Amino acid sequence: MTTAQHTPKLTARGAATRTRIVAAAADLVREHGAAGTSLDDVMAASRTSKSQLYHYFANKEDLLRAVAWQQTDRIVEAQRPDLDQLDSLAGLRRWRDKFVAARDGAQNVGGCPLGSLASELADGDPQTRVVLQKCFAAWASPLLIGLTAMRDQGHLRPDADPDALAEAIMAALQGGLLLSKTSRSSRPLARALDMAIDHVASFATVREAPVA
Amino acid sequence: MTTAQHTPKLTARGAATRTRIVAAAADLVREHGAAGTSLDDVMAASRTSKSQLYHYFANKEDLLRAVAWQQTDRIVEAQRPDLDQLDSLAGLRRWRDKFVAARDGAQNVGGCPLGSLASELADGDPQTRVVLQKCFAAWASPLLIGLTAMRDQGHLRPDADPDALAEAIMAALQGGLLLSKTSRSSRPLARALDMAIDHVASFATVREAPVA
DNA sequence: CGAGAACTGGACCAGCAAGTCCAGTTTTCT
DNA sequence: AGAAAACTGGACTTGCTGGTCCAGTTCTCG
Repeated sequence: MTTAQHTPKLTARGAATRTRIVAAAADLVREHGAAGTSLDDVMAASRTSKSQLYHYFANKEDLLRAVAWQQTDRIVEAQRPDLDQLDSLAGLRRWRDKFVAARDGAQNVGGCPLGSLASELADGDPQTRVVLQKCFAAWASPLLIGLTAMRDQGHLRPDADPDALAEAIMAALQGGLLLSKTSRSSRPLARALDMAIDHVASFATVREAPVA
Repeated sequence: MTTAQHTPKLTARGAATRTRIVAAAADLVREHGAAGTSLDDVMAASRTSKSQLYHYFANKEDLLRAVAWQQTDRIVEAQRPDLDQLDSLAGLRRWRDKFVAARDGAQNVGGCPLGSLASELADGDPQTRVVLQKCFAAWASPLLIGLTAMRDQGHLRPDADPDALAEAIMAALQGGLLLSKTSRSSRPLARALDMAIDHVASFATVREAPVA
């Protein structure tokens, strides 16, 4: 996807430095949250100085917007190729399984890097809120594409609304991740995603038994 | 519910002060988040001093735990009596409608006071995590009761798992609130809750048309 | 009534936060 | 080459943070 946005005039070295900053900040923010990450931390982790931070970003909020894009890129990247094969119930279930397994692999510590960021920043700067919104949309895009394909190929009834389905799945995903992080168990996430996929299945033209 | 926990020896005045502190802190945290609320802010809003804060609470984290209980109490209280009549699909839909309307009434600003707190604190102090977990359980309890009643009365098939259903609904709720807060629209919340209720309906013994 | 506990006020501290500033180096481009 | 622009280092400022401390007041209860 390469979700870059503003690039005044970057030399190779400058680009590398900027990348280094964003990568380090993304790691720290994922682990400690936006408020819990200081610019000094970012400096140390990226081996840069204050002036470099302020050379590439207007302020902390600006850096956090870049981090949001970065987290989105990472998420989408990590879920390929499954994310590109969400055009069948089997594909959805495969994706679900991988997702749940990945959370278990991380001991269900830390929720969604993007969801946490949204929870923390969506009520602040409007500019940031819009970025977060676009990040969610970017993530949901493959879902939307898959569902639309399913409907167009006649696997879903014509009255199925891919947009509504994708949004509901994302909600189940985010809520499931939040509860999973709180209870340190993948169960809420698994149940939420099962519900969401069953919901899609309820629009299928070919009946089949639910997962449960 | 009255979810109090530790009370060493409180006089009437002391209890009043403590209550004042928690109420003020809850307001501030709902609006600015836990990290965005300083003890000085709490002091000013509750007309107390540092020594009072530290007289009633061991530290900030301790105060935040009290705030979590308080938010839970407020949420549950605000949703009565609908929360006590979740023993039918009609009851669930009534609750859904009120909830969505309330979010619209608040211009969809600010997510779930409990959800935001969980997102921010669940990865920190384990003691706090457990409190958050219990808060979610307390909130979900009426849901669980209603669903269990529905099954016991034969309105849901015997293989319906009230616990799983309640958890999935809570996930949809939290995820819907997060996306709604990010997009400043109640649509994601509405879609998520519709999905969740349709999911419950899919276990109903008496068939009926879905909402959509 | 009187002693001890509950309660209160606010000065104070050490550390850390974001953001500013300037002097110096490296790269680019003509 | 040489000027402009991109880039870097880090000291410094200002304000706020959670937390400590102590001196004083009010309440409870035998």
